[in-house]
Amino acid sequence: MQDKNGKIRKDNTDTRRAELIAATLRIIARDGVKAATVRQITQEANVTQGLVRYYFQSKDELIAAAYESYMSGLVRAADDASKGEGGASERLAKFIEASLQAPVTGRDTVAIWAGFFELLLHDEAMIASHKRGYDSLRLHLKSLIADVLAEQGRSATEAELRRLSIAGNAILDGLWMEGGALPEAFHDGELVLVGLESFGALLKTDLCSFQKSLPRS
Amino acid sequence: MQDKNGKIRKDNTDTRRAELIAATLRIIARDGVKAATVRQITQEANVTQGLVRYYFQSKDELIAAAYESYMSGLVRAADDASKGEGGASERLAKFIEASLQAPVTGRDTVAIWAGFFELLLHDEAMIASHKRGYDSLRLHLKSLIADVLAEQGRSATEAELRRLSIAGNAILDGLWMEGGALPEAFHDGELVLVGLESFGALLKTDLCSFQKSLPRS
DNA sequence: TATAAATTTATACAACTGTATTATTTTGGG
DNA sequence: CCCAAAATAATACAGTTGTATAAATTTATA
Repeated sequence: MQDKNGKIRKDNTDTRRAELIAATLRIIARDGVKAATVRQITQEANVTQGLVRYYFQSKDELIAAAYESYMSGLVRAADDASKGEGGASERLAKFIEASLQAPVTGRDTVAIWAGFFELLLHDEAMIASHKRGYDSLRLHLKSLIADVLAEQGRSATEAELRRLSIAGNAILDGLWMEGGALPEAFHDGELVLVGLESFGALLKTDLCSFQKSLPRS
Repeated sequence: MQDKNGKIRKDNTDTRRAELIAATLRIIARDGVKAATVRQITQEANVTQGLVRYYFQSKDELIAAAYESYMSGLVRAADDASKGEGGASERLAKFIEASLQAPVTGRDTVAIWAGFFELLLHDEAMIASHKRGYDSLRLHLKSLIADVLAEQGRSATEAELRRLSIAGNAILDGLWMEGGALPEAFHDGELVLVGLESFGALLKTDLCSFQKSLPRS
């Protein structure tokens, strides 16, 4: 793509845009938002810096597009993880596993998230986008939890469900973040095990039996 | 302090240093790390910009000092919260409450944390400092949990204690972060209630009875 | 009060930022 | 093959950054 012969140049519009976004995310993951300058991004994407103005009205627009791309990837990953055909408990377990394993949990993903989180706290426009993504993930988790309770013939008020989904989301967020910030502080599979145990305690059911590869306890 | 008569100027060394650090934290909380420039910081502290070079070898050193100050404040707050004379369960409940209420949970505290988190992910020196603070908080929580179990005559292996403390810490981190990022998404006391319920489920005991002001469920 | 040290302030500068402008190359239909 | 339009690239510029340096002020001691 980066060659100077320039043979493959047809219908590059979407490709180039996506490349710029991907390069932005790569730099934020590797070196942080501070390093995500127009020059660094275009260099990473093997294009010249004028290009960013051709595809985006401003750098802020590129950053916003990168955030949207990142966030929708997370939401999609969450959907995929729990779309299997198993029972409710198994689907929840899969969702938890996927949330606490690579590539969702991983230094890069967490580093990108950290960069955007710092940005959105001080940006009204981004905070709305964040709220949408957060609500989407929490409501997804909420319906998974509701399914598990229904599967076991148990009932819960809407308020209880809400609190369970908030707590569950907090567990995933917290473990995910710690795993990303201090990857070497946890051994393989430990975060998944803690996540399954904690959700099990929260919902008073067993989820650990669904774990694929049990680590040595 | 900022008057031009300059009467009170004795032994200002520590004061000025602390003022610069406080100004740094205020700006990071309000406008993010990007806004924390030497000029903004010194203006916020009502001094000229040369001063920062007198007290700190570089801006990075000021940032690092601000992080240390912030982190030690968090650790101290955690210690204070659970140093009462009640039983183990009550002390744990107090710790949870304190962790999920102002001033620990609050936009400013979370915003400062977010700024530093983004920085430390890409800074070897800061990540060591972070690990120390994180370990300190988690070990504190671990001993609180151990006390609760001991109080009830229950036993737990070291590995179980470790996982419980990781999970508990994740719950606090997750709730704390969500409360800071989306303060209006939760009503008063909701985060504390979720925290107490979740820890109760995790430890298979009741902690909600210790909550001071019960919100309407 | 006189004076040297400590503290505070002002100015200068090179490097880097986002963006605007201009030039070059590539593409597709006649 | 030609040529307007689309796509890509190169250069210029004003503003901001961290920091270095020099000047001014305050403090403590004799």
